[in-house]
This record gives sequence, structure tokens and C-alpha cells, in this order.
Amino acid sequence: MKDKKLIRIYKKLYSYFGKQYWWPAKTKLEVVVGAMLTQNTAWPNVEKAIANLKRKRLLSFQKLSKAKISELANLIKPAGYFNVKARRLKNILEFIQARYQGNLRNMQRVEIQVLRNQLLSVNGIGPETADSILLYAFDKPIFVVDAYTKRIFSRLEIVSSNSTYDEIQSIFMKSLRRNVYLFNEYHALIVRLGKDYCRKTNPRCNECPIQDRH
DNA sequence: CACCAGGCAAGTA
DNA sequence: TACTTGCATGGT
Repeated sequence: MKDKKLIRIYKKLYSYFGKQYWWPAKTKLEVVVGAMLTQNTAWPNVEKAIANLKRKRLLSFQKLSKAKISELANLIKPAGYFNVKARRLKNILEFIQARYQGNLRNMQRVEIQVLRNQLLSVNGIGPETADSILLYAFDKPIFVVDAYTKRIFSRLEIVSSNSTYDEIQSIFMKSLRRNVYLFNEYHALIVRLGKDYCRKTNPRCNECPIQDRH
């Protein structure tokens, strides 16, 4: 199924907003940590939490692994849900230690669907977090679906409002070339659009670059 | 002041 | 299977 609409919308967004330069992190580990912390949380709050970890020189695999959950919880407070997220960080760290000897480079070589299933088996990693890690930490060609994607594209009647994560993902991946750069920018552009334009309280909705109501 | 943010898991019927 | 609720800080 060759839906050109998705390509058209991508081009519109890209020419309107330009390149988004995601993910805003230097290392794979920082992407993983950021992906966990940003669950249902505004990015600026995640930045504060990560800055706290960096200030304590804790943003390395070994240091994070040694840190107590209570210490992590205390440092990541600005990102919200800090008790839950500290536990979840430990879960992914323990998984990487057990399965990959704590070496993120070992994960890079693993086939995408295999790695995706492994990530999904970790308590605290759902489909969006798994796919964010795959795409933005490991450069795997997979499309990240989030709340904005669902809302905006269901109002455009490209997906239905009761579609599941996998259904929406499948629609995007069937109509787009399997290309890491494209998937990277497209998701980032959707977030940009959703944040800056497409919300009820925002009067700028009129000047929305894809010309519709979301 | 209310609302919500780059979700997820666990509980309920 | 299909909802609902808890988790929590900080920006608008």
C-alpha cells in the first residue's frame, strides 16, 4: 500500500521546520537514559535530570550500575515519577549487564526484531521506548509512534483513533522507505508539530504547516 | 488556577 | 479483551 500522503506531509514538515537534529545526546547510554526518563514527561525536565546525573559524574554504565536506586531517584526528580523511573533505569542496566556484559556496542550487532523483543521484555520498556532506543541509540530503521502521531494522523484520517501502536507503526513503515534518516527526522518533526502548533490552547493552530485541524 | 508532557504496568470487570 | 488508575515534577 503506497500512501503518498505520508511522504507529502513529511516533506511539508521538513521544509517548514527544517532538520531537527535528534536525538539530543552524545552517547548511546545517554539516549537510553533519556528515553526512559522522557516517558510521559516534557523534555526540559528530562534535561534537568540528566544534568544532575552528569554533575555527579554518574552518566557511565559502570557508575550508574553501582548507584543505589534511592540515589538515582533523588537525582532524577525533575523528570517526575522518580521512584518508578529509578527502578526502570536499574532494570535496563541489569538487562544490558546480563545479556551484553554491560557493553552497548554488543547490542548494536543484534538483528532489529530480536533486539526489539528483548527490550520489550524489560519491565519499564514499552513499544515507544523500545523503538526510540532502537532508532536513536542504535540507528535501526524503525518508526517511533507517540501520542502526537496518533492524535494528529487520526484527525487527518490516515489512521483510526482506536488503532494500536503496532498498527500505526505498520502504516508508516509500509508507505515509507526503510531509512534511518527519514524515520529519525519524521518522528522528530511530528513531535515538533504537536508541541508547537497542534494543541487546543495554541492560537498558532491556524498557521499549521500541514493545513488541517489537529 | 487547570492542564499536560517524546508511557508503562498493574489492577479491575 | 477493554478500560481505569498510579506514578510526580515543572512549564504554560
